[in-house]
Amino acid sequence: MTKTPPAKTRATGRATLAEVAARAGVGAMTASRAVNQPDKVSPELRARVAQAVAELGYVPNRAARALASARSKVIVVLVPSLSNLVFTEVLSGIQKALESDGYQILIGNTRYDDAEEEKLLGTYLQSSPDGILLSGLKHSKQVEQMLAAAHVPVVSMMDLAASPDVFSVGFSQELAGYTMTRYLLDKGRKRIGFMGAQGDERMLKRAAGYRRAMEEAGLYDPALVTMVPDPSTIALGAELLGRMLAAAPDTDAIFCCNDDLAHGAIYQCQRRAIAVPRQMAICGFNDLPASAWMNPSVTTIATPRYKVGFEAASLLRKVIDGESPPVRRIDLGFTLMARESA
Amino acid sequence: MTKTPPAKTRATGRATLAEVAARAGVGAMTASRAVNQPDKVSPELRARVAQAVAELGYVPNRAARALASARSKVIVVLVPSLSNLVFTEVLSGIQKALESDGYQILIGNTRYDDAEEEKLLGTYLQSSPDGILLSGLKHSKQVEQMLAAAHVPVVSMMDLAASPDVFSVGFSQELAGYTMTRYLLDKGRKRIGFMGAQGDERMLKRAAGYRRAMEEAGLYDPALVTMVPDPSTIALGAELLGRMLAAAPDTDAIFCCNDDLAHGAIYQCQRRAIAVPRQMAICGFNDLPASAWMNPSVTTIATPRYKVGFEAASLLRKVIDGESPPVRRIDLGFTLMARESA
DNA sequence: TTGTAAGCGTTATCAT
DNA sequence: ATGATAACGCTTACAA
Repeated sequence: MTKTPPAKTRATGRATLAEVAARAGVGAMTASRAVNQPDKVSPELRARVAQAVAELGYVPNRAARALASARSKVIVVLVPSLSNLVFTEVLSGIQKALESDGYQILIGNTRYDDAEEEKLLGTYLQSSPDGILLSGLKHSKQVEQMLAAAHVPVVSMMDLAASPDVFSVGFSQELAGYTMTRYLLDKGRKRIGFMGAQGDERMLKRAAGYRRAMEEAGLYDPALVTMVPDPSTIALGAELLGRMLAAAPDTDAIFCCNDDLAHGAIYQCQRRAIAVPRQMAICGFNDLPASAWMNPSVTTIATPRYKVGFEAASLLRKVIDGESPPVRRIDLGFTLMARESA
Repeated sequence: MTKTPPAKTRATGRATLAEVAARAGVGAMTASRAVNQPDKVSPELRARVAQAVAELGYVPNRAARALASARSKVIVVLVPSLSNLVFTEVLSGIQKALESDGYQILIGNTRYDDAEEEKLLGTYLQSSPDGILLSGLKHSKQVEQMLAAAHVPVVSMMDLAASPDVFSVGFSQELAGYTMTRYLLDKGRKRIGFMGAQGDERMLKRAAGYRRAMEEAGLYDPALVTMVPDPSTIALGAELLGRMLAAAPDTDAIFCCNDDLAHGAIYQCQRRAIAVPRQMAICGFNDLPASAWMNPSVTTIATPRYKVGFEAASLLRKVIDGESPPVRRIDLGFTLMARESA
């Protein structure tokens, strides 16, 4: 009683290029060219091959192609989250930039975790990617080593590299944090709190921008800063508002490191009958769709994430194709959206 | 002046299994086994191979493995959207179920578009997936054909198949729509509107459930139904509220086919000073995080999407492994979350 | 423009 | 338990 049926050497069962070639009465190479570089084959043979392909339902085998050509046409993309619209929009931009060239995108969700990133990279490196897109600039030693050993072009997204040798596409997270804080200061707020979560690189840089602005104004006070490592959610924003007020009851504004936190903080203010923005100005970061629609609408920083993805992928493609792009660091900027909440 | 440097036959530059074997002083097959089935190799040789692997920084070549073994260890997942938390959570469940077995997940975003789905499937089939996870039950003829020709196990997610032969994991969208409408009826609402967008399969089934409940109550009225093909967003919800009231000013409740629409409708009510739920009850579908936190909080249907992903992937794995699961259709149910908005 | 031969890195198969 | 050999399906390199 055998479990596996004694199929001989049926392999994949799919038609192969050799079979297509045989059916079309041409050599294997001609069939290959007819499929991949139609211009290099005479119209007549091209048609014959096309017909054989159709009749046999031929589907190219990527593994074989990759093995023979040493080009996988695979791009690995590592993002810290998929539940965050920010990164799904980055992905959209990447897809758009790459869709025309037969690239296959391998998406890895690192969950803001270094160990996970290492694991994913290790796995994905087995697919011999032609290029890699990373979120952020800071990575573990392990990851840096793997990247160096892999000899694969890498472009970093969302932030700007300090070194001009590194490929990076994004905007200055620090400057964005500074800008938002200045806005609040210019509105006359004094006791401006910073609410951060997730403890990731970008949040820390926004916090650094906040601190710089506050120190310049002579108003920096550690009691105003609430940072936790938990994933940022609406629920957490609601909770942190409570902690914030407990630590510094005279807080008159809060810069939330992202919109989820800001939404939660605002909902919580509503429940506690704290008027926003009169008693408490609240602003966020990223400009999620809800921010424009909530009541009150939310002041926030709009970030060009679709474009980040698109430009990063475009840049990567150039590097893969052997071009030496003159600009290795692309600043896409950001926009402060002044609305009702602050 | 050649563009490509005249590198001889450098291929990938990566260490190969043969090199590992040579360094360890064993045959290629032993090295292969030491890597993949350590138990089948003597401890001594296993250690020697392990050391060689470490020294050479050996990374297995998936393409070669797939080609030689006729098993790609690739699972294709097609979802209609990535910007919708529903599907990213489905993905999380899938990842969780598959992470331990070296599977690689190829994610395709069909954007609720048949042509896009065909294109993606065609591309991904080139990777010889061992299995496929699809969203929904309804697919174009093209897609059905490709699937049939590919001879690859398929599991459908999010809805329940009519035929017991089809593998499906989810819950009854129709029943969920019916249940929510009954809830509104039981609350005494008479002029209950249905607001739908995206024109996809699941929305239509929820609408069917709505209609069944309304007809049973003798209250069905086409004027109460607003359906548009546009992607559902908060902004659209706000707009559709206006259309709804224009078409049927006496509407006293709205069943929105998803939470985004519901949120938009509620925000718009707030702007128009329409009291929710007193003048207008509004409910959604999916239970996004904001629904529990908004003011008013939103009555909605909580759906087990993480579990759908997990169970679907688990089922698929069983099928791939040649088991014949007794249950081909798994109903994970749903939960009505009664909150403030309706 | 077309075809031939060789090999990409790995594993299945069958010996030993 | 270990290893030699032959594929896997395709493309590169070179000839014709």
